[in-house]
Amino acid sequence: MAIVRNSEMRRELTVGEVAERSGVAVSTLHFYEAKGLIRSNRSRGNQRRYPRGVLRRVAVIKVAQRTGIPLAEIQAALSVLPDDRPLTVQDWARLSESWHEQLNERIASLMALRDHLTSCIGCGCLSLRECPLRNPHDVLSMEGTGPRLMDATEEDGQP
Amino acid sequence: MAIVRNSEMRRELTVGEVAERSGVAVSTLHFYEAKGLIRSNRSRGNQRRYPRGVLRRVAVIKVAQRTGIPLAEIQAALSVLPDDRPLTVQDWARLSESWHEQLNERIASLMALRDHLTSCIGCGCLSLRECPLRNPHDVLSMEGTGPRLMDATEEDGQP
DNA sequence: TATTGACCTCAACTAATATTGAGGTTTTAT
DNA sequence: ATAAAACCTCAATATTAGTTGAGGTCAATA
Repeated sequence: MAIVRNSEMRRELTVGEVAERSGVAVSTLHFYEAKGLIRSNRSRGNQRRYPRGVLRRVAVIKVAQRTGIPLAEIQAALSVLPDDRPLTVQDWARLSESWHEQLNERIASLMALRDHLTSCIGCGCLSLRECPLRNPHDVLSMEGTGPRLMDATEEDGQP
Repeated sequence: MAIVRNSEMRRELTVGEVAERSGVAVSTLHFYEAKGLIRSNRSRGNQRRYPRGVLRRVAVIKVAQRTGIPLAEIQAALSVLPDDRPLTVQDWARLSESWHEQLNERIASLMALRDHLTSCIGCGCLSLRECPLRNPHDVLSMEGTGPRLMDATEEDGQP
């Protein structure tokens, strides 16, 4: 019956069920709860009972983590979501948009690094001298000013 | 005089000098040494003295870290470099090539994630159902099978 | 109802990547 | 020669993201 199936579908989930369906360990769910990333209701016997929305929430956490965002930031982002009403398209869209920006920045940064690596494979020097990505102070600054190749007879540009 | 400048240039560096010129803390250099990422000679009084090659080595470590490679892996990669002779173009090129691969993989993975995020911003669902990136088990599997939008009246596809 | 599997809390532990501090020594500059 | 700055070792601490275990309780099934 629809009614039975419906109420079955709406049943709150135990921590084990959430763990299995979301692919994270029970201990991780405890941990996330302690960090304020998810919340639970409790059964009469003090066991956790999760509304199904927690599955999406955990999935979002995992996606955000893959973009390199630390849990504290994810927590902060999730904490602005309304607590009192079901979440809307706009709620999730705002979240994913803000992370999309950060993700793009990370990608751009890694691509710059890669391109630099590429352009320097030929000389093997990783361009420590003029590299904008990697030359914090004056590494190799005592070399001559022109570009130069290195071979087995020199190391760090010291003839 | 050239001879004096030369010997001055070739002087081994103290840990403080390396720290300043490479942009990492003295304690980090100690740490890298303990982890086998760099080595030092010692003065009569047991202080570290570094050949200038350490600057390149540290720079390479930092670049590799930015690509997301853990220190242990960097250590392993560096450990195959010859210890007995100055390093050549080929030595560094081999290193950077192997990391270039990994970097490309990371970039590709993040781009896939970003594109997925993008394609799902419209519906706000992050595509938890069919997402190849994020759907470890059967999250939301009790929903109907067709694509659907969510609005404020539903959460996790539960009407 | 009895038992077994799932759950509870709390504390301790892991691993990576360092930083900080205590207590003592070396080097450099005056 | 001496004082200051830099260095040494070793142990402890910090942070992030969890995992493991002890000791005890709850809930579903035979």
